[in-house]
Amino acid sequence: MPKRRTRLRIATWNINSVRLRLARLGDLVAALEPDVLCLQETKTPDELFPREEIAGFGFRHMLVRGMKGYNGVAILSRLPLAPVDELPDWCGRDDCRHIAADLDLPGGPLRIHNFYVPAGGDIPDPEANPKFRHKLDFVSEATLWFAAGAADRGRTVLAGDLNIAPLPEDVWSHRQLLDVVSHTPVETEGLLRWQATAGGWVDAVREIVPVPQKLFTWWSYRNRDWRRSDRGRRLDHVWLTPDLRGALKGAMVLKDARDWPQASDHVPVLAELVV
DNA sequence: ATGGTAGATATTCTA
Repeated sequence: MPKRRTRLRIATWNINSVRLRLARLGDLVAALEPDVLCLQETKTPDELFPREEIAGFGFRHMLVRGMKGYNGVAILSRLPLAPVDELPDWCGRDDCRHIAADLDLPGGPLRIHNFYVPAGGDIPDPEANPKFRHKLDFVSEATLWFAAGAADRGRTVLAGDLNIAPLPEDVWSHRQLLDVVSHTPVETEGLLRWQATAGGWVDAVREIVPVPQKLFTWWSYRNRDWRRSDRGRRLDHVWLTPDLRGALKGAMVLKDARDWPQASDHVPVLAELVV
């Protein structure tokens, strides 16, 4: 008897304040019907996380790791979640940039990592800018952790705001962004080294929307007309361990979310698996 | 070359 197969829609979204943008979660559910949603920049201490309202959207299971004012990650789910304990304290900061959970599915357990990589400030020089140093160190530590076997169990999804656009087609102008934080060679090479761990993570969205198509998930608040200027970057990612490559059935970027009332500067990204 | 916007917080930081 073959085991029953499950359709699983996994989304990631940098919500930029879960309390301010709570109503937009309802829009996201209506548009994408995710079973699991990874949030970044919740900017909310755990005791103030709007659990009841989120349960009202159908996510009865949630894991949160937040702090006052900055950062913060959460995994919301329609299916029961088991927390993954003993995650690394990245760069020794305890700053709420990573959370992980296990889903118990008919085909076996599936692990989900949700990351919020430091943005890195404005100056792409680790000597002059401690925030850029922190970003590079964070990516290096994550690379070492996965290279040491953290995802060797397989059936693992890594989602989040990685704050790096790795490919030339992931930014509006490769040439003009080569010295802009998020697309400098030291960052893109670092992210691709991270992606090469765990047997080679599958970039789910690029499987479905391959290069040379341009694809962005973030547009700055500082552009007068974001859609017309279209100066975007692909900072938000969903990666799969290679054993899930055949399970990938679809993926998309919800670009229209950038026009929602009081929009986040990031839009949701979805991957659909049959596992 | 510059400054543009947004959110949380508190008179500035982070993105």
